[in-house]
Amino acid sequence: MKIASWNVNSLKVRLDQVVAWLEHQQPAVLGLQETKLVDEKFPAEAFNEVGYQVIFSGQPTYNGVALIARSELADPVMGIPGFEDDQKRVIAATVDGVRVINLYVVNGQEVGSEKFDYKLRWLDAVTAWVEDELSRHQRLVVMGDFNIAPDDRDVYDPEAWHEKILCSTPEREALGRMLDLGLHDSFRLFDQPEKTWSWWDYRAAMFRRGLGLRIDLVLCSEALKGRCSTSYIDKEPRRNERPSDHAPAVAEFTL
DNA sequence: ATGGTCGATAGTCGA
Repeated sequence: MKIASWNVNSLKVRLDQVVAWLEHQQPAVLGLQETKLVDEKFPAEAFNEVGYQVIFSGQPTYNGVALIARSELADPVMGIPGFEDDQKRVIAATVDGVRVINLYVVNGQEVGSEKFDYKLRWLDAVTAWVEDELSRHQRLVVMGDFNIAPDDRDVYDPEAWHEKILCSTPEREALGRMLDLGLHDSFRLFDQPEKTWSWWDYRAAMFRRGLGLRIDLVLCSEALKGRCSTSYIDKEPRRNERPSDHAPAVAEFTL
């Protein structure tokens, strides 16, 4: 079972790329972030035509998440239950017995800002809900654009990014509290090439220069850990014309 | 050099 996460930075612009990637990679589930589409404009038909079902939760201009799957998307949840939030950042469903939670984590802009405080509150709320979901689902994946580089191996220049947004201790500790529920960063279950990134800033030709961060993650529960056969970043779509600034994070499980 | 570039949207904001 191949499961992938991709921040597409506008599904309107990236639709053809996403459909082409689906047809080529044939994942069981793909979670999208930053669709930037209201639900009325979600291109469900384009996915149905290539054999995928969809659920989505969008808003004008910002944020927006979706789950795309070959099989039924059962028991869907949009948003964090009990956490009042206008921003559409969370969507979950059960696919072939695996609970899949897709997150677009708050960016936070700058350490110490109001948006940073919101990021930490949001992470605490989502972690409490993931704990609840774990009590009901042994086989669980939490994936998405986490907007957190787990450690310095995931940063092209750790000194320049020291205690900066995406890398600060409070953010990493918040991610750590989620991992402490019994989740594993699937990427680190395997030997990996050094300097593997999932996001390269559009500015300053960062992709061409090989400078990025790994902030897109697929976490898996204890019951899935031993069934995870591979985990990687598919850098290819970042080479496309008019690419997203993120590449898909992919994990495969033997079920 | 606190910039650089995208996307949504129509002067900026968010990333």
